[in-house]
Amino acid sequence: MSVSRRDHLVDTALKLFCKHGFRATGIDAVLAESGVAKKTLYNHFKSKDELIVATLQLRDEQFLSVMRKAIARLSPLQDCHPTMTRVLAFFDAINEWMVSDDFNGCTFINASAEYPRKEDPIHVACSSHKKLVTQFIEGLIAEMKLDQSLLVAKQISLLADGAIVNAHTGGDCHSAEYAKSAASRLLGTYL
Amino acid sequence: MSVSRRDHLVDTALKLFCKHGFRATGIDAVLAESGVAKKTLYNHFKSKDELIVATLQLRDEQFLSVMRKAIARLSPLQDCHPTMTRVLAFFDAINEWMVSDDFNGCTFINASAEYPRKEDPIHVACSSHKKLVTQFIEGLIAEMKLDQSLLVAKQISLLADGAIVNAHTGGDCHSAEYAKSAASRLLGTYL
DNA sequence: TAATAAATAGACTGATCTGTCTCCGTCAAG
DNA sequence: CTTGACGGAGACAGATCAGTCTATTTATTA
Repeated sequence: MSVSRRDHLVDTALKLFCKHGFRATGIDAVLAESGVAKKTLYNHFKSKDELIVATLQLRDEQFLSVMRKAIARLSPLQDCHPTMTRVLAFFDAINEWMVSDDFNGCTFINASAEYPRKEDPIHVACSSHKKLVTQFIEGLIAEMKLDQSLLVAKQISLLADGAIVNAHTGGDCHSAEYAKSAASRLLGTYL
Repeated sequence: MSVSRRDHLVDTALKLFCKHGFRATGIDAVLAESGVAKKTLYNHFKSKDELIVATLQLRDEQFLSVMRKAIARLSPLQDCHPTMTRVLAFFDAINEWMVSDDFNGCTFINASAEYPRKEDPIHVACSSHKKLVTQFIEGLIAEMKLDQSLLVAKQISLLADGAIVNAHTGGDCHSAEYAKSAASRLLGTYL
């Protein structure tokens, strides 16, 4: 029971942090929404910052899990060079995410905007996530057997981050399509 | 005198907002740093939110002005197809910015992360800025006389935003170089 | 059943936030 | 010199924040 309570807390916190922002969401709002007592929260976490880091870990797992499943589903639908299907499906997966109701940009980009100090554990967690995503993308293009796979993965992740940010800040829900097209052209130059 | 005091206020506010974030920066910090009285602030602005919008307008002007000058300076140094020099110089300009001490990511991406409601005047100001930048980029590639110049400009701006975000969140100060390389390859496919 | 652990509600502290208000000095016009 | 408008300094109000603590209840385990 204790574990599930903690999970419920982190789950609720993640939802509210994503919707309203981290500093704009008070501890009390998380407690009211989750129906958990304040002492329970501080029994599991030393501070709000620790709760934030926990929500980022959850989001990290969620994101990679959702992306993996979506890519497996969307990859066969791609009409392109067979080694590119997974990475292009990745952009379709991002597109599905950004047209959904609960899209509020990248949680990690948002968090590092609110906690800009590089040494801040929250910022560090965001940085780690981005590295993991780049590795994830490197896995997606592995079938292409490129010489500079890490560089290309970084370039793809720039397009992905740009699309996510543009959809959130600029409100353009088609940005994933532009990014997919750009990724396809970019990857073509490496073949 | 009144006008210059307002400017000083906006200037100081922008500096602090960029460094620490918008919600993390209190009015009092802006007043202390600028040496202006609280009543003067609320004489010029109805609320903190109005001050934020004013700082975003200033940042918008600053950004485009700095970029224009840097592109004029860096454009002749490019080693590429002559119609691409300006847009590639744009990435060098971003690179100069992101390796500077006072780099804290894109002010507008950060602001829209802290004020996620689309109807919020602050968020609207961020969205407008992004549209202007895309138009600016469209101007940079105008010499290339492409059919789909707006689409290409959007794709370039995805790379630029991705690079800025990646440098801030991920701490990779070389991301503008990756973006420049990607932009060069991407544009090549349109020629 | 008894004992131990954990969760709950919520009062409370002290800090901090935005925004208002009051007092005081300055300066210009008559 | 007097008067009145105005801006500056900062005290103050009211709200909210993170985090602590107590007393009570619930649940688990021995």
